[in-house]
Amino acid sequence: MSANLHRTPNYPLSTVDLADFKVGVDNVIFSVDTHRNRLLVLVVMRQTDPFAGHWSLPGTLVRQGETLEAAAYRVLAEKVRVNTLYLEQLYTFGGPDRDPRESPQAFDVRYLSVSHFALVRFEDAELIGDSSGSIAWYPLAEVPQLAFDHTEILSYGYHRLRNKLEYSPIAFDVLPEVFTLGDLYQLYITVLGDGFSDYSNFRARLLKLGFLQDTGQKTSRGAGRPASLYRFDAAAFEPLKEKPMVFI
Amino acid sequence: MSANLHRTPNYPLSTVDLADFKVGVDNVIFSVDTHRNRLLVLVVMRQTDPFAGHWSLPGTLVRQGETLEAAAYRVLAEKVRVNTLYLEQLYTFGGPDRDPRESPQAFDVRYLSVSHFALVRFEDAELIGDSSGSIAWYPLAEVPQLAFDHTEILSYGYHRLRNKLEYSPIAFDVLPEVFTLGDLYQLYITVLGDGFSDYSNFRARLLKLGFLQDTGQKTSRGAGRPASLYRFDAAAFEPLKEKPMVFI
DNA sequence: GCAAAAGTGTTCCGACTACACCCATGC
DNA sequence: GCATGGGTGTAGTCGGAACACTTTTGC
Repeated sequence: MSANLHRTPNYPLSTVDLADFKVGVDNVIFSVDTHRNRLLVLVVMRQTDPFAGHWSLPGTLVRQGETLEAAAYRVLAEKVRVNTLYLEQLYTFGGPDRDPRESPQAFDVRYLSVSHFALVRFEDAELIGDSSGSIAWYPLAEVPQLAFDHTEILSYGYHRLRNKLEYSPIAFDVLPEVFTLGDLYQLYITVLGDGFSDYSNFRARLLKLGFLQDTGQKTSRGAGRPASLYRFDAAAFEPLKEKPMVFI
Repeated sequence: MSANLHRTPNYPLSTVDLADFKVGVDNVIFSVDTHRNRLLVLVVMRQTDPFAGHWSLPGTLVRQGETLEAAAYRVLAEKVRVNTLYLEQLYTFGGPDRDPRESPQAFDVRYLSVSHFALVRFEDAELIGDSSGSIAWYPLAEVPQLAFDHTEILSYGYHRLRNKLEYSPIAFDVLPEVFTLGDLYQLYITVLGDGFSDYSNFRARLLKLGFLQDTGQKTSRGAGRPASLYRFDAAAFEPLKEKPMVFI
Protein backbone atom coordinates (compact mmCIF):
# COMPACT_ATOMS: atom_id res chain seq x y z
CA MET A 1 0.00 0.00 0.00
CA SER A 2 1.61 3.26 -1.02
CA ALA A 3 2.75 5.94 1.35
CA ASN A 4 -0.21 8.21 1.14
CA LEU A 5 -2.69 5.55 1.96
CA HIS A 6 -3.32 4.76 5.54
CA ARG A 7 -6.45 3.30 6.91
CA THR A 8 -7.61 3.86 10.44
CA PRO A 9 -9.63 1.64 12.65
CA ASN A 10 -12.85 3.04 11.44
CA TYR A 11 -12.97 5.38 8.52
CA PRO A 12 -9.94 6.00 6.38
CA LEU A 13 -8.35 9.09 7.90
CA SER A 14 -7.74 10.82 4.64
CA THR A 15 -10.88 10.05 2.79
CA VAL A 16 -9.95 13.04 0.73
CA ASP A 17 -8.14 11.04 -1.92
CA LEU A 18 -10.74 8.34 -2.16
CA ALA A 19 -13.35 8.65 -4.85
CA ASP A 20 -16.99 9.03 -3.90
CA PHE A 21 -19.37 7.16 -6.06
CA LYS A 22 -22.93 7.18 -7.14
CA VAL A 23 -23.73 3.72 -8.35
CA GLY A 24 -26.05 3.21 -11.25
CA VAL A 25 -27.57 0.16 -12.82
CA ASP A 26 -28.00 -0.02 -16.57
CA ASN A 27 -29.90 -2.86 -18.15
CA VAL A 28 -29.45 -4.49 -21.49
CA ILE A 29 -32.92 -5.89 -22.00
CA PHE A 30 -33.44 -8.26 -24.88
CA SER A 31 -36.53 -9.86 -26.28
CA VAL A 32 -37.00 -12.07 -29.26
CA ASP A 33 -39.76 -11.49 -31.76
CA THR A 34 -39.77 -14.92 -33.29
CA HIS A 35 -42.54 -14.10 -35.72
CA ARG A 36 -40.63 -11.37 -37.45
CA ASN A 37 -37.31 -13.01 -36.70
CA ARG A 38 -35.90 -10.08 -34.84
CA LEU A 39 -33.77 -9.69 -31.77
CA LEU A 40 -34.87 -6.57 -29.96
CA VAL A 41 -33.23 -4.29 -27.45
CA LEU A 42 -35.09 -1.95 -25.15
CA VAL A 43 -33.93 1.66 -25.25
CA VAL A 44 -35.31 4.76 -23.63
CA MET A 45 -35.10 8.40 -24.57
CA ARG A 46 -33.33 10.43 -21.93
CA GLN A 47 -35.45 13.30 -20.65
CA THR A 48 -32.77 14.93 -18.56
CA ASP A 49 -29.21 16.05 -18.94
CA PRO A 50 -26.70 14.76 -19.52
CA PHE A 51 -27.60 13.41 -22.95
CA ALA A 52 -31.19 14.68 -22.86
CA GLY A 53 -32.84 13.70 -26.12
CA HIS A 54 -30.52 10.80 -26.73
CA TRP A 55 -31.38 7.15 -26.56
CA SER A 56 -29.86 5.12 -23.78
CA LEU A 57 -30.21 1.87 -21.95
CA PRO A 58 -32.73 2.01 -19.15
CA GLY A 59 -30.97 2.73 -15.90
CA THR A 60 -31.29 4.19 -12.47
CA LEU A 61 -29.21 5.11 -9.48
CA VAL A 62 -29.09 2.74 -6.54
CA ARG A 63 -30.95 3.84 -3.46
CA GLN A 64 -30.20 3.49 0.18
CA GLY A 65 -30.69 -0.01 1.39
CA GLU A 66 -31.26 -1.32 -2.11
CA THR A 67 -29.49 -4.31 -3.60
CA LEU A 68 -27.89 -3.96 -7.01
CA GLU A 69 -30.13 -6.68 -8.28
CA ALA A 70 -33.18 -5.03 -6.76
CA ALA A 71 -32.30 -1.81 -8.51
CA ALA A 72 -32.00 -3.71 -11.78
CA TYR A 73 -35.42 -5.29 -11.33
CA ARG A 74 -36.83 -1.88 -10.42
CA VAL A 75 -35.62 -0.22 -13.64
CA LEU A 76 -37.01 -3.07 -15.61
CA ALA A 77 -40.35 -2.92 -13.89
CA GLU A 78 -40.55 0.82 -14.50
CA LYS A 79 -40.23 0.31 -18.23
CA VAL A 80 -42.05 -2.87 -19.02
CA ARG A 81 -44.71 -5.05 -17.48
CA VAL A 82 -43.61 -8.61 -17.84
CA ASN A 83 -44.16 -11.89 -16.06
CA THR A 84 -41.29 -14.08 -17.05
CA LEU A 85 -37.76 -13.00 -17.44
CA TYR A 86 -34.17 -13.87 -16.89
CA LEU A 87 -31.79 -11.36 -15.34
CA GLU A 88 -28.18 -11.43 -14.26
CA GLN A 89 -25.32 -9.08 -13.62
CA LEU A 90 -23.20 -8.31 -16.64
CA TYR A 91 -20.18 -6.15 -15.98
CA THR A 92 -19.19 -3.06 -14.06
CA PHE A 93 -18.07 0.02 -15.90
CA GLY A 94 -16.40 2.40 -13.58
CA GLY A 95 -13.60 4.36 -15.18
CA PRO A 96 -13.47 8.06 -14.56
CA ASP A 97 -14.85 10.31 -17.29
CA ARG A 98 -17.52 7.90 -18.38
CA ASP A 99 -20.19 10.33 -17.18
CA PRO A 100 -20.10 14.04 -17.96
CA ARG A 101 -21.52 14.77 -14.52
CA GLU A 102 -18.09 13.90 -13.22
CA SER A 103 -16.84 17.41 -13.95
CA PRO A 104 -13.68 18.18 -12.03
CA GLN A 105 -15.19 21.37 -10.70
CA ALA A 106 -17.95 19.37 -9.08
CA PHE A 107 -17.56 17.38 -5.91
CA ASP A 108 -15.57 14.76 -7.68
CA VAL A 109 -18.30 12.27 -7.55
CA ARG A 110 -17.79 9.34 -9.83
CA TYR A 111 -20.60 7.52 -11.61
CA LEU A 112 -20.22 3.81 -11.79
CA SER A 113 -22.50 1.50 -13.71
CA VAL A 114 -23.19 -2.05 -12.74
CA SER A 115 -24.75 -3.28 -15.93
CA HIS A 116 -27.25 -6.09 -16.03
CA PHE A 117 -28.50 -8.28 -18.76
CA ALA A 118 -32.11 -9.40 -19.09
CA LEU A 119 -34.17 -11.47 -21.45
CA VAL A 120 -37.95 -11.08 -21.46
CA ARG A 121 -40.77 -12.72 -23.34
CA PHE A 122 -41.71 -10.44 -26.18
CA GLU A 123 -45.37 -11.37 -26.46
CA ASP A 124 -45.74 -10.84 -22.76
CA ALA A 125 -43.89 -7.55 -22.47
CA GLU A 126 -46.00 -4.45 -22.27
CA LEU A 127 -44.00 -1.26 -22.54
CA ILE A 128 -44.89 1.38 -20.01
CA GLY A 129 -45.01 4.45 -22.20
CA ASP A 130 -45.15 7.83 -20.60
CA SER A 131 -47.31 9.02 -23.49
CA SER A 132 -44.33 10.16 -25.53
CA GLY A 133 -42.41 7.79 -27.73
CA SER A 134 -39.69 7.71 -25.16
CA ILE A 135 -39.28 3.99 -24.95
CA ALA A 136 -38.90 1.49 -27.74
CA TRP A 137 -37.76 -1.90 -28.90
CA TYR A 138 -35.05 -1.64 -31.52
CA PRO A 139 -33.77 -4.49 -33.63
CA LEU A 140 -30.21 -5.01 -32.56
CA ALA A 141 -28.76 -3.97 -35.89
CA GLU A 142 -30.73 -0.73 -35.92
CA VAL A 143 -30.07 0.53 -32.43
CA PRO A 144 -29.14 4.20 -32.69
CA GLN A 145 -26.15 5.82 -31.11
CA LEU A 146 -26.53 5.55 -27.35
CA ALA A 147 -25.61 7.90 -24.55
CA PHE A 148 -22.60 7.41 -22.28
CA ASP A 149 -20.75 4.17 -22.93
CA HIS A 150 -23.99 2.32 -23.47
CA THR A 151 -23.11 1.09 -26.92
CA GLU A 152 -20.20 -0.76 -25.39
CA ILE A 153 -22.42 -2.15 -22.67
CA LEU A 154 -24.89 -3.31 -25.27
CA SER A 155 -22.30 -5.18 -27.27
CA TYR A 156 -21.10 -6.81 -24.11
CA GLY A 157 -24.66 -7.84 -23.34
CA TYR A 158 -25.12 -9.31 -26.78
CA HIS A 159 -22.08 -11.50 -26.32
CA ARG A 160 -23.44 -12.70 -23.03
CA LEU A 161 -26.81 -13.46 -24.56
CA ARG A 162 -25.27 -15.65 -27.24
CA ASN A 163 -23.13 -17.48 -24.75
CA LYS A 164 -25.91 -18.00 -22.28
CA LEU A 165 -28.18 -19.36 -24.94
CA GLU A 166 -25.58 -21.93 -25.86
CA TYR A 167 -24.99 -23.40 -22.45
CA SER A 168 -27.89 -22.37 -20.25
CA PRO A 169 -31.58 -23.05 -20.43
CA ILE A 170 -32.50 -19.37 -20.41
CA ALA A 171 -34.63 -19.86 -23.48
CA PHE A 172 -37.19 -21.63 -21.32
CA ASP A 173 -37.48 -18.64 -19.05
CA VAL A 174 -38.83 -16.76 -21.96
CA LEU A 175 -40.89 -19.35 -23.77
CA PRO A 176 -44.44 -20.18 -22.72
CA GLU A 177 -44.98 -23.04 -20.31
CA VAL A 178 -45.54 -25.35 -23.25
CA PHE A 179 -44.01 -24.78 -26.64
CA THR A 180 -43.20 -26.54 -29.84
CA LEU A 181 -39.72 -27.46 -30.91
CA GLY A 182 -40.25 -25.08 -33.79
CA ASP A 183 -40.77 -22.23 -31.32
CA LEU A 184 -37.56 -23.12 -29.57
CA TYR A 185 -35.69 -23.44 -32.83
CA GLN A 186 -36.96 -20.08 -34.04
CA LEU A 187 -35.69 -18.44 -30.89
CA TYR A 188 -32.25 -19.90 -31.36
CA ILE A 189 -32.15 -18.98 -35.01
CA THR A 190 -33.15 -15.44 -34.30
CA VAL A 191 -30.45 -14.89 -31.75
CA LEU A 192 -27.63 -16.98 -33.12
CA GLY A 193 -28.24 -16.64 -36.82
CA ASP A 194 -29.38 -19.49 -39.03
CA GLY A 195 -25.95 -20.96 -39.51
CA PHE A 196 -25.86 -22.78 -36.23
CA SER A 197 -27.79 -25.95 -36.85
CA ASP A 198 -30.20 -27.71 -39.10
CA TYR A 199 -33.68 -28.14 -37.62
CA SER A 200 -33.72 -31.90 -37.60
CA ASN A 201 -30.34 -32.13 -35.93
CA PHE A 202 -31.28 -29.51 -33.40
CA ARG A 203 -34.40 -31.47 -32.68
CA ALA A 204 -32.68 -34.82 -32.36
CA ARG A 205 -29.97 -33.50 -30.07
CA LEU A 206 -32.39 -31.75 -27.75
CA LEU A 207 -34.75 -34.67 -27.44
CA LYS A 208 -31.89 -37.03 -26.71
CA LEU A 209 -30.83 -34.83 -23.82
CA GLY A 210 -34.04 -35.80 -22.16
CA PHE A 211 -35.18 -32.68 -20.38
CA LEU A 212 -38.02 -31.91 -22.75
CA GLN A 213 -41.26 -33.55 -21.70
CA ASP A 214 -43.70 -34.33 -24.44
CA THR A 215 -47.06 -33.21 -23.09
CA GLY A 216 -48.94 -35.35 -25.58
CA GLN A 217 -50.84 -32.31 -26.76
CA LYS A 218 -50.61 -31.03 -30.28
CA THR A 219 -51.01 -27.59 -31.70
CA SER A 220 -51.88 -26.57 -35.21
CA ARG A 221 -51.04 -23.18 -36.56
CA GLY A 222 -52.32 -22.79 -40.08
CA ALA A 223 -50.87 -25.07 -42.68
CA GLY A 224 -48.60 -27.93 -41.85
CA ARG A 225 -48.62 -30.88 -39.62
CA PRO A 226 -49.59 -30.18 -36.02
CA ALA A 227 -46.63 -29.92 -33.67
CA SER A 228 -46.17 -31.62 -30.35
CA LEU A 229 -46.09 -29.40 -27.31
CA TYR A 230 -43.19 -29.83 -24.92
CA ARG A 231 -42.46 -28.68 -21.43
CA PHE A 232 -39.05 -27.94 -19.92
CA ASP A 233 -38.24 -30.34 -17.10
CA ALA A 234 -35.92 -28.50 -14.74
CA ALA A 235 -35.25 -31.57 -12.62
CA ALA A 236 -34.14 -33.58 -15.63
CA PHE A 237 -31.88 -30.74 -16.67
CA GLU A 238 -30.17 -30.58 -13.27
CA PRO A 239 -27.41 -33.10 -14.02
CA LEU A 240 -26.48 -31.21 -17.18
CA LYS A 241 -26.09 -27.93 -15.36
CA GLU A 242 -22.33 -28.08 -15.13
CA LYS A 243 -21.78 -29.46 -18.60
CA PRO A 244 -20.75 -26.83 -21.06
CA MET A 245 -22.33 -26.44 -24.49
CA VAL A 246 -25.44 -28.44 -24.08
CA PHE A 247 -27.47 -26.79 -26.75
CA ILE A 248 -25.16 -26.26 -29.61
CA MET B 1 -42.95 -0.04 -9.64
CA SER B 2 -43.90 0.59 -6.09
CA ALA B 3 -45.72 3.68 -4.94
CA ASN B 4 -42.76 5.37 -3.41
CA LEU B 5 -41.06 5.76 -6.74
CA HIS B 6 -40.85 9.23 -8.21
CA ARG B 7 -38.34 10.51 -10.71
CA THR B 8 -37.76 14.17 -11.32
CA PRO B 9 -36.82 16.06 -14.50
CA ASN B 10 -33.22 16.89 -13.84
CA TYR B 11 -31.21 15.49 -11.09
CA PRO B 12 -33.15 13.36 -8.80
CA LEU B 13 -34.49 16.21 -6.72
CA SER B 14 -34.17 14.26 -3.59
CA THR B 15 -30.67 12.92 -3.82
CA VAL B 16 -31.21 12.19 -0.19
CA ASP B 17 -32.56 8.74 -0.87
CA LEU B 18 -29.70 7.74 -3.13
CA ALA B 19 -26.95 5.67 -1.64
CA ASP B 20 -23.42 7.03 -1.46
CA PHE B 21 -20.75 4.52 -2.16
CA LYS B 22 -17.15 3.87 -1.51
CA VAL B 23 -15.98 1.44 -4.14
CA GLY B 24 -13.46 -1.19 -3.32
CA VAL B 25 -11.61 -3.70 -5.38
CA ASP B 26 -10.94 -7.18 -4.01
CA ASN B 27 -8.72 -9.57 -5.88
CA VAL B 28 -8.84 -13.33 -6.07
CA ILE B 29 -5.23 -14.04 -6.95
CA PHE B 30 -4.33 -17.58 -7.94
CA SER B 31 -1.05 -19.20 -8.68
CA VAL B 32 -0.20 -22.77 -9.49
CA ASP B 33 2.64 -24.56 -7.82
CA THR B 34 3.03 -27.33 -10.35
CA HIS B 35 5.87 -28.98 -8.46
CA ARG B 36 3.84 -29.65 -5.39
CA ASN B 37 0.63 -29.92 -7.38
CA ARG B 38 -1.14 -27.19 -5.51
CA LEU B 39 -3.48 -24.40 -6.50
CA LEU B 40 -2.75 -21.42 -4.29
CA VAL B 41 -4.73 -18.36 -3.31
CA LEU B 42 -3.23 -15.16 -1.98
CA VAL B 43 -4.69 -13.92 1.30
CA VAL B 44 -3.67 -11.09 3.56
CA MET B 45 -4.12 -10.51 7.25
CA ARG B 46 -6.21 -7.44 7.96
CA GLN B 47 -4.44 -4.94 10.20
CA THR B 48 -7.37 -2.63 10.74
CA ASP B 49 -10.98 -2.88 11.66
CA PRO B 50 -13.34 -4.15 10.59
CA PHE B 51 -12.11 -7.73 10.79
CA ALA B 52 -8.66 -6.82 12.08
CA GLY B 53 -6.73 -10.04 12.60
CA HIS B 54 -8.77 -11.96 10.06
CA TRP B 55 -7.61 -13.17 6.71
CA SER B 56 -9.14 -11.56 3.66
CA LEU B 57 -8.61 -11.16 -0.05
CA PRO B 58 -6.26 -8.32 -0.88
CA GLY B 59 -8.26 -5.21 -1.62
CA THR B 60 -8.28 -1.47 -1.62
CA LEU B 61 -10.60 1.44 -2.11
CA VAL B 62 -10.69 3.18 -5.44
CA ARG B 63 -9.09 6.60 -5.55
CA GLN B 64 -10.03 9.73 -7.35
CA GLY B 65 -9.30 9.50 -11.02
CA GLU B 66 -8.43 5.83 -10.79
CA THR B 67 -9.84 3.13 -13.02
CA LEU B 68 -11.28 0.00 -11.44
CA GLU B 69 -8.73 -2.05 -13.31
CA ALA B 70 -5.94 0.28 -12.22
CA ALA B 71 -7.00 -0.13 -8.63
CA ALA B 72 -6.94 -3.89 -9.08
CA TYR B 73 -3.43 -3.80 -10.52
CA ARG B 74 -2.36 -1.50 -7.69
CA VAL B 75 -3.52 -3.90 -4.96
CA LEU B 76 -1.77 -6.71 -6.67
CA ALA B 77 1.44 -4.76 -7.07
CA GLU B 78 1.35 -3.83 -3.39
CA LYS B 79 1.29 -7.47 -2.38
CA VAL B 80 3.40 -9.30 -4.86
CA ARG B 81 6.16 -8.52 -7.35
CA VAL B 82 5.39 -10.35 -10.53
CA ASN B 83 6.12 -9.98 -14.20
CA THR B 84 3.52 -12.01 -15.96
CA LEU B 85 -0.07 -12.25 -15.02
CA TYR B 86 -3.61 -12.41 -16.22
CA LEU B 87 -6.27 -10.19 -14.68
CA GLU B 88 -9.91 -9.56 -15.37
CA GLN B 89 -13.01 -8.29 -13.65
CA LEU B 90 -15.01 -10.94 -11.86
CA TYR B 91 -18.24 -9.75 -10.31
CA THR B 92 -19.59 -6.86 -8.31
CA PHE B 93 -20.86 -7.42 -4.81
CA GLY B 94 -22.87 -4.50 -3.68
CA GLY B 95 -25.70 -5.43 -1.39
CA PRO B 96 -26.21 -3.41 1.73
CA ASP B 97 -24.86 -4.89 4.94
CA ARG B 98 -21.93 -6.61 3.34
CA ASP B 99 -19.57 -4.32 5.23
CA PRO B 100 -19.94 -3.57 8.94
CA ARG B 101 -18.78 -0.01 8.30
CA GLU B 102 -22.21 0.55 6.80
CA SER B 103 -23.67 1.19 10.22
CA PRO B 104 -27.01 2.91 10.01
CA GLN B 105 -25.90 5.55 12.47
CA ALA B 106 -23.12 6.58 10.11
CA PHE B 107 -23.58 8.59 6.93
CA ASP B 108 -25.17 5.68 5.21
CA VAL B 109 -22.21 5.08 3.05
CA ARG B 110 -22.29 1.77 1.26
CA TYR B 111 -19.24 -0.30 0.47
CA LEU B 112 -19.29 -1.97 -2.87
CA SER B 113 -16.70 -4.44 -4.09
CA VAL B 114 -15.78 -4.91 -7.70
CA SER B 115 -13.94 -8.18 -7.45
CA HIS B 116 -11.19 -9.13 -9.85
CA PHE B 117 -9.62 -12.40 -10.69
CA ALA B 118 -5.92 -12.82 -11.36
CA LEU B 119 -3.53 -15.62 -12.22
CA VAL B 120 0.18 -15.14 -11.65
CA ARG B 121 3.23 -17.26 -12.24
CA PHE B 122 4.14 -18.90 -8.97
CA GLU B 123 7.88 -19.19 -9.50
CA ASP B 124 7.99 -15.56 -10.48
CA ALA B 125 5.84 -14.15 -7.69
CA GLU B 126 7.67 -12.56 -4.82
CA LEU B 127 5.43 -11.72 -1.90
CA ILE B 128 5.94 -8.29 -0.42
CA GLY B 129 5.93 -9.05 3.26
CA ASP B 130 5.64 -6.25 5.74
CA SER B 131 7.87 -8.19 8.09
CA SER B 132 4.94 -9.89 9.76
CA GLY B 133 3.39 -13.00 8.38
CA SER B 134 0.53 -10.94 7.13
CA ILE B 135 0.43 -12.26 3.62
CA ALA B 136 0.41 -15.84 2.43
CA TRP B 137 -0.35 -18.33 -0.28
CA TYR B 138 -2.91 -20.88 0.85
CA PRO B 139 -3.81 -24.04 -0.97
CA LEU B 140 -7.37 -23.59 -2.09
CA ALA B 141 -8.71 -26.35 0.13
CA GLU B 142 -7.03 -24.93 3.20
CA VAL B 143 -7.99 -21.29 2.93
CA PRO B 144 -9.21 -20.16 6.34
CA GLN B 145 -12.44 -18.33 7.01
CA LEU B 146 -12.23 -14.96 5.30
CA ALA B 147 -13.53 -11.54 6.27
CA PHE B 148 -16.64 -9.95 4.76
CA ASP B 149 -18.15 -12.00 1.93
CA HIS B 150 -14.73 -12.91 0.65
CA THR B 151 -15.30 -16.62 0.85
CA GLU B 152 -18.13 -16.23 -1.61
CA ILE B 153 -15.95 -14.10 -3.85
CA LEU B 154 -13.25 -16.73 -3.74
CA SER B 155 -15.54 -19.53 -4.77
CA TYR B 156 -16.78 -17.37 -7.60
CA GLY B 157 -13.20 -16.77 -8.64
CA TYR B 158 -12.40 -20.46 -8.60
CA HIS B 159 -15.26 -21.16 -10.94
CA ARG B 160 -14.02 -18.51 -13.28
CA LEU B 161 -10.53 -19.93 -13.18
CA ARG B 162 -11.70 -23.37 -14.21
CA ASN B 163 -13.82 -22.01 -17.00
CA LYS B 164 -11.17 -19.68 -18.31
CA LEU B 165 -8.64 -22.47 -18.36
CA GLU B 166 -10.95 -24.57 -20.47
CA TYR B 167 -11.62 -22.09 -23.21
CA SER B 168 -8.97 -19.39 -22.99
CA PRO B 169 -5.24 -19.47 -23.36
CA ILE B 170 -4.63 -17.91 -19.95
CA ALA B 171 -2.26 -20.74 -19.05
CA PHE B 172 0.27 -19.21 -21.40
CA ASP B 173 0.20 -15.93 -19.55
CA VAL B 174 1.56 -17.75 -16.59
CA LEU B 175 3.93 -20.24 -18.13
CA PRO B 176 7.48 -19.27 -19.12
CA GLU B 177 8.09 -18.12 -22.68
CA VAL B 178 9.03 -21.67 -23.61
CA PHE B 179 7.68 -24.68 -21.82
CA THR B 180 7.21 -28.39 -22.22
CA LEU B 181 3.90 -30.04 -22.82
CA GLY B 182 4.42 -31.73 -19.48
CA ASP B 183 4.54 -28.32 -17.81
CA LEU B 184 1.31 -27.34 -19.48
CA TYR B 185 -0.33 -30.63 -18.59
CA GLN B 186 0.74 -30.31 -14.96
CA LEU B 187 -0.85 -26.89 -14.78
CA TYR B 188 -4.14 -28.20 -16.11
CA ILE B 189 -4.08 -31.20 -13.83
CA THR B 190 -3.43 -29.07 -10.80
CA VAL B 191 -6.33 -26.76 -11.46
CA LEU B 192 -8.86 -29.10 -13.00
CA GLY B 193 -8.03 -32.31 -11.20
CA ASP B 194 -6.54 -35.32 -12.90
CA GLY B 195 -9.79 -36.67 -14.25
CA PHE B 196 -9.96 -34.37 -17.21
CA SER B 197 -7.74 -36.01 -19.80
CA ASP B 198 -5.05 -38.54 -20.39
CA TYR B 199 -1.65 -37.00 -21.18
CA SER B 200 -1.26 -38.41 -24.63
CA ASN B 201 -4.70 -37.30 -25.69
CA PHE B 202 -4.17 -33.87 -24.21
CA ARG B 203 -0.97 -33.68 -26.13
CA ALA B 204 -2.41 -34.83 -29.43
CA ARG B 205 -5.36 -32.47 -29.24
CA LEU B 206 -3.24 -29.44 -28.42
CA LEU B 207 -0.67 -30.07 -31.10
CA LYS B 208 -3.36 -30.60 -33.71
CA LEU B 209 -4.80 -27.20 -32.89
CA GLY B 210 -1.62 -25.75 -34.25
CA PHE B 211 -0.89 -22.80 -32.02
CA LEU B 212 2.05 -24.41 -30.24
CA GLN B 213 5.35 -23.81 -31.98
CA ASP B 214 8.03 -26.39 -31.49
CA THR B 215 11.17 -24.39 -30.79
CA GLY B 216 13.39 -27.31 -31.69
CA GLN B 217 15.10 -27.04 -28.33
CA LYS B 218 15.01 -29.79 -25.77
CA THR B 219 15.23 -29.73 -22.03
CA SER B 220 16.26 -32.46 -19.70
CA ARG B 221 15.17 -32.50 -16.09
CA GLY B 222 16.70 -35.44 -14.28
CA ALA B 223 15.66 -38.83 -15.46
CA GLY B 224 13.55 -39.46 -18.48
CA ARG B 225 13.67 -38.51 -22.10
CA PRO B 226 14.32 -34.81 -22.78
CA ALA B 227 11.20 -32.85 -23.62
CA SER B 228 10.64 -30.52 -26.54
CA LEU B 229 10.16 -26.88 -25.69
CA TYR B 230 7.16 -25.13 -27.19
CA ARG B 231 6.11 -21.55 -27.56
CA PHE B 232 2.55 -20.22 -27.66
CA ASP B 233 1.76 -18.64 -31.01
CA ALA B 234 -0.85 -15.98 -30.37
CA ALA B 235 -1.40 -15.30 -34.07
CA ALA B 236 -2.15 -18.94 -34.77
CA PHE B 237 -4.57 -18.99 -31.87
CA GLU B 238 -6.50 -15.98 -33.16
CA PRO B 239 -9.00 -17.91 -35.31
CA LEU B 240 -9.87 -20.15 -32.36
CA LYS B 241 -10.62 -17.25 -30.11
CA GLU B 242 -14.36 -17.45 -30.53
CA LYS B 243 -14.58 -21.23 -30.43
CA PRO B 244 -15.66 -22.57 -27.11
CA MET B 245 -13.91 -25.39 -25.29
CA VAL B 246 -10.66 -25.52 -27.13
CA PHE B 247 -8.57 -27.11 -24.48
CA ILE B 248 -10.72 -29.75 -22.99
C1' DG C 1 -53.41 -32.48 -55.35
C1' DC C 2 -50.09 -29.23 -53.55
C1' DA C 3 -47.69 -26.44 -50.26
C1' DA C 4 -46.22 -26.11 -45.66
C1' DA C 5 -44.63 -27.50 -41.46
C1' DA C 6 -43.43 -31.51 -38.35
C1' DG C 7 -40.99 -35.47 -37.64
C1' DT C 8 -37.78 -39.73 -38.85
C1' DG C 9 -33.87 -42.05 -40.63
C1' DT C 10 -29.38 -42.79 -42.76
C1' DT C 11 -24.79 -42.14 -44.20
C1' DC C 12 -20.40 -40.08 -43.64
C1' DC C 13 -16.77 -38.36 -41.12
C1' DG C 14 -14.15 -36.30 -37.57
C1' DA C 15 -13.14 -36.21 -32.72
C1' DC C 16 -12.47 -38.12 -28.31
C1' DT C 17 -11.20 -42.45 -25.31
C1' DA C 18 -8.43 -45.81 -23.80
C1' DC C 19 -4.99 -47.92 -24.23
C1' DA C 20 -0.46 -50.29 -25.94
C1' DC C 21 3.86 -49.37 -27.28
C1' DC C 22 8.43 -47.09 -28.63
C1' DC C 23 12.27 -43.54 -27.40
C1' DA C 24 15.87 -41.13 -24.85
C1' DT C 25 17.84 -40.09 -20.72
C1' DG C 26 19.99 -40.70 -15.54
C1' DC C 27 21.88 -43.81 -12.52
C1' DG D 1 19.68 -52.91 -17.01
C1' DC D 2 15.90 -50.42 -15.23
C1' DA D 3 13.20 -46.65 -13.81
C1' DT D 4 11.45 -42.40 -15.51
C1' DG D 5 9.28 -39.34 -18.19
C1' DG D 6 8.55 -38.04 -23.35
C1' DG D 7 6.35 -39.18 -27.50
C1' DT D 8 3.63 -42.03 -31.18
C1' DG D 9 0.07 -44.97 -32.88
C1' DT D 10 -4.31 -47.42 -33.21
C1' DA D 11 -8.97 -49.67 -32.63
C1' DG D 12 -13.42 -48.62 -30.98
C1' DT D 13 -16.97 -45.58 -30.25
C1' DC D 14 -19.78 -41.61 -30.05
C1' DG D 15 -21.75 -37.58 -31.87
C1' DG D 16 -22.47 -34.00 -35.15
C1' DA D 17 -23.39 -32.50 -40.29
C1' DA D 18 -25.83 -33.00 -44.26
C1' DC D 19 -29.59 -34.41 -46.48
C1' DA D 20 -33.25 -37.51 -48.16
C1' DC D 21 -37.57 -38.93 -46.94
C1' DT D 22 -42.21 -39.59 -44.64
C1' DT D 23 -46.35 -37.74 -42.12
C1' DT D 24 -50.14 -34.65 -41.25
C1' DT D 25 -52.33 -30.68 -41.74
C1' DG D 26 -54.83 -26.33 -44.61
C1' DC D 27 -56.52 -24.91 -48.79
